[in-house]
Amino acid sequence: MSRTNYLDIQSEVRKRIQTRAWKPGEIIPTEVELAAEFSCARATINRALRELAETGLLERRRKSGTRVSLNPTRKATLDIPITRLEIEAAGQAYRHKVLSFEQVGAPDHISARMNLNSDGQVLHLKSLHMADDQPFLFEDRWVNLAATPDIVQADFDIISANEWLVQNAPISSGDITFGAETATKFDANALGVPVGSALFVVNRQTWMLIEAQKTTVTLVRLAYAPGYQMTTKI
Amino acid sequence: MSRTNYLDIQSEVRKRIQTRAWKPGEIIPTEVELAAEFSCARATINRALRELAETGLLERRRKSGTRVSLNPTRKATLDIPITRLEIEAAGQAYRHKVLSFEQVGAPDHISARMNLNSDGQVLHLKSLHMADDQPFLFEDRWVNLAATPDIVQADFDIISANEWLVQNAPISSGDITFGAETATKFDANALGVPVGSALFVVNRQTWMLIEAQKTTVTLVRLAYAPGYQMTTKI
DNA sequence: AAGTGGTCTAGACCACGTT
DNA sequence: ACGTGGTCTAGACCACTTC
Repeated sequence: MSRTNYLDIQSEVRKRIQTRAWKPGEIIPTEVELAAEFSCARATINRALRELAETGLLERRRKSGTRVSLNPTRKATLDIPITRLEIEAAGQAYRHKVLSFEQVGAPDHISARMNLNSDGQVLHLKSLHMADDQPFLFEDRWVNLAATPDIVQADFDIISANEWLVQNAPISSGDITFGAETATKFDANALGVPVGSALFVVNRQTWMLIEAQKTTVTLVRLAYAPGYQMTTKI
Repeated sequence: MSRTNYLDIQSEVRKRIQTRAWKPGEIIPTEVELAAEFSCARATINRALRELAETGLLERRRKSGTRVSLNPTRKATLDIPITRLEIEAAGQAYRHKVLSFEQVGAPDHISARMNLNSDGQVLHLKSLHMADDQPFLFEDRWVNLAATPDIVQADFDIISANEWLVQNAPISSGDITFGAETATKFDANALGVPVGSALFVVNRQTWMLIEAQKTTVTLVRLAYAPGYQMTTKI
């Protein structure tokens, strides 16, 4: 291996595991030993192995060394695109329609989940995203006005709430949950499908740090039209 | 910042983006400039920025530099654990039951998807995974015997097919698809739920490189009992 | 106490894309 | 042609874990 680099080393490591030269559960040589074998710097080995460990294939501990995972928990990376871009990437025309829009005091079950003060004001927004004028996604969103007061000036007929938030409140962290639900009357009506259809549903909650406080920015439920699938590679 | 490291730098970069000191779409300083500002090596800046780019927050191009993503496609990392470990991690007792098991010539729709020869032999295996004796997951799997001939010796009453494959055919790459489907008669019967229930369904196809050929190892459909959710953080 | 990975440094050359 | 990120090197010190 004359022109070594960390990708070549990763391939070689994968190959050794696949051919069972290195078996699940076994310790593999140390970084120093591998650097000698591949005639490269330890930093190069480190990067190769560190990334493989991030995908779950290897497990590394100081002092004990690096071993092949016995039960590799595969790490799959999902892209969570902006709906408009997802639709446009499929060559379809994007349109969205605001179904309802109101500023209210947060109802209890929402204010509890968003961890708001009792008088917390929120925007409650329901909208429908369409691809080639077919319903694609029904969105039910709550936005914490204390976190992003500027959002009242946004024109949601032009830019979707998600897109506004992505551009104006970046770097939030959050939870995402994926599941299947049967379409409620509201879902069915918005998406134009029978009540009881199986819908792919994503629930997302995002936070920002405001004065070192983890503050909920938005809570959203996304119900996709039947047939929607998310795809990834491992 | 006396004790700089790449995590501190990442925090600082996130902070500058969040406070809009660096705005979406803008070019940020070069690695050399940031290394001077933080009094650290360029390699440290490189690692900090490279990882932020991997999460979708920054976009980097040679010559043009690094800019804050305008429409950050969020990258979420999903853990795909072995079902047994997932159930045991929830404090429940894992059990699984083989519902059917046969070695057959692959039917056309399967051999096409698996890209098999016309006489390709496959294992067709249906099994039910249970948590505390409640149906948890109904698995319908096809295994390419040409890729993993040893699997015929596995005792699936003891080890699940997935677990056997993970330990004996590691490093496969694959596609994963997530969606919602209504329960078929088979699903409903296996999981003990009404026909038409909304099920979270995962389809997975995995390959191995065999003599430089991308060979399908297994094709599996996983139908989870109603209520199942996948969760991740971003 | 000692071994292993985790990170950093200062410098170098290269690959890619823009100009 | 040239500026930027991508990667590598050789060496160093440190943090964590096991012995």
